[in-house]
This record gives sequence, C-alpha cells and structure tokens, in this order.
Amino acid sequence: MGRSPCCEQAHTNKGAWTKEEDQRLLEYIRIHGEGCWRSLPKAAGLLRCGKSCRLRWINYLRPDVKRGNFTEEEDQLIIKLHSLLGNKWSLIAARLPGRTDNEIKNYWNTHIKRKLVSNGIDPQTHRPLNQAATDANTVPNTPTTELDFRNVPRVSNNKFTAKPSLDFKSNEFRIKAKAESLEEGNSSSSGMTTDEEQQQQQQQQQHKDEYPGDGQELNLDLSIGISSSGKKKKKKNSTTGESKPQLDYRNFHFPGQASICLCCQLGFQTSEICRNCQNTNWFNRYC
DNA sequence: AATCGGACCAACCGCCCTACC
DNA sequence: TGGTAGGGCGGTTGGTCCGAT
Repeated sequence: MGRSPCCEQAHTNKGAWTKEEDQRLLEYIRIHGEGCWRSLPKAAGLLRCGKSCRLRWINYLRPDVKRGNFTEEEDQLIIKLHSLLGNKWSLIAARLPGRTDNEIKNYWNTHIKRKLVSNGIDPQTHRPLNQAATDANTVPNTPTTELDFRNVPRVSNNKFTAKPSLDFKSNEFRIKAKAESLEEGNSSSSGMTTDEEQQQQQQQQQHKDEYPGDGQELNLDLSIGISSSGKKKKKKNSTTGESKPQLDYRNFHFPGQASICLCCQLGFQTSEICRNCQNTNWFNRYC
C-alpha cells in the first residue's frame, strides 16, 4: 500500500539540523547546485532524507531567504493574496521575494489569522465573521463534484464578487471577479432595512480597514485551465477522505491584461518595473 | 526558583503531479 | 498506456522559548 519511503528511514537523522549538517549541505550545493535531492544526502555525506535536505535548503539555507519580521506591506499583500488564492502558500510566497511558503504559512497561522479574527473577519472566507457563520448554515451540503465552486478560493467579501463559470467548449473554468468601488453608495437600491444598511456600512468599513488599497476598481478575469490529462486525480483529504477539486494554476491567464502581473494589477507595486515581474516562476509567465 | 501554558517555527508526513521510460 | 521516480505542496507535529503565576 502506498509509496515506498523516499529513503532508508532507519539510517537517517531526524529533528533539528546541526551546524555541521548545514555546512555539508551548503558546501555540496555550492559546488554541485540544486537538484536530485534523493541522491544528494549520500553524495554530501549526510544521514538525512532527500526531502529533508530540500526543505532545509529552501526554508533556511538558501542565500536569498529573507529573515526577520514581516512588514505591514507584506501583511496586507498576504491577506490580499490569500483572499484570492486560498491556502496556496507556494503561490503566495512567489509574490513575496525572499519569503518561503513555510514561513508565510506559519505567519498566517500564528499572526494574521488571529489579527483577522480580532477584526471580525473570517480568515478562511475573508468575510465578516457573523456573515460567514450565516453562510455556513445556509449553504446546502451538496456532494463535492469535480468543480465545486464552494471550494474555489473566495474573492473577499460581499463587495467583491466572484462569478465562476464553466466553458465546456474551450475547456476553461473561468472566475470573473469584480471588486466594486466601496465609495459607491448603492445600498439604498437593494431594498435593505436601515439596520441592514448600517450593518453593511460597518462591514464595508471593516473591509476598508482590512484592505486599505481596495478603494479603486479591481477587475479580475481569471481563467483556470482544466487539465485534459486523464491521469489527473482529485486530492483527498487525509482525515475525511473528501475529494477537493484541483485547479491548475499554471494555466492561469489574464485576458486582455497579459502584460501585467497579478501583483501589479492589485496595485502593490508602485515602481515602474515590478520586482516580481523579474522572477521566472509561472505566475509571472505573462509579465 | 519552579512550573505552567501559550506562542512560535523548523521539520516531518502523506499525498499528489509530472516527466520519463 | 501504465508504472514509477523524483519533486513539490499543504497540513500537522513537536521542540523551544518566554512571560505569567
């Protein structure tokens, strides 16, 4: 059952890395470069699993790893990206130079989550907590399907709507997300009571506090290509056994906006040349 | 000074995807 | 076309630190 271990578990060290191990790994990668993690430990004289070496290198030893506290700007960017991408830590990390997915994940779980909760925001849905609770009670418990829109990362709160659609002809799953200007006074036409209006205004104020850069119109037209490969499997939750739909983010593209990266679209880059656009990861493919 | 509990974070685990044969 | 190795990802665990009592 299952895969065989990636290495001989009986002869590998576990736990914290020693300085000597770090030194060996650094020295080996300095000479031979990254890659072939499975064979690396033996070649480098390390009693470690290849995966462990990779993690150590990526999360700690890599020279471009930025250490230290997160700035307020980084905080806001993480929150924003999480509202768009969900727990896709590697994707979020790709937008924060020098930060690793593990670091961001830890920071989210220990700091930002609590901060959002204290501000009355549901960290998973990015909507006001009371509303998230209401939604949780009203959403029918339908079986999970290949394209379960409930599991698509939500695009922020009630003023930030996501409209998923499936185009079978083009084999594309499209999310149209539009952030309406919070400055527009449009609640009066909704037929809400005064109390509801006040509540919504409070929520909007919370949203402003949470997303200071959200005053402007933001129009995302994200397309996610569905892999045509028959080999693609649905990810199973290890505890519940529930399947989750897999979105192929590498096929994300931004119709009509192909020359701007997501970061720039969101207005987080103020310099003429976005630093992130210089990266070579897939997310910047269209930059 | 000792103990306890919460916060933090490095590291591990299990699963999945993709390239390759 | 199917099997497998290698690499990557998200979730979880466990050790350490530090402040409160």
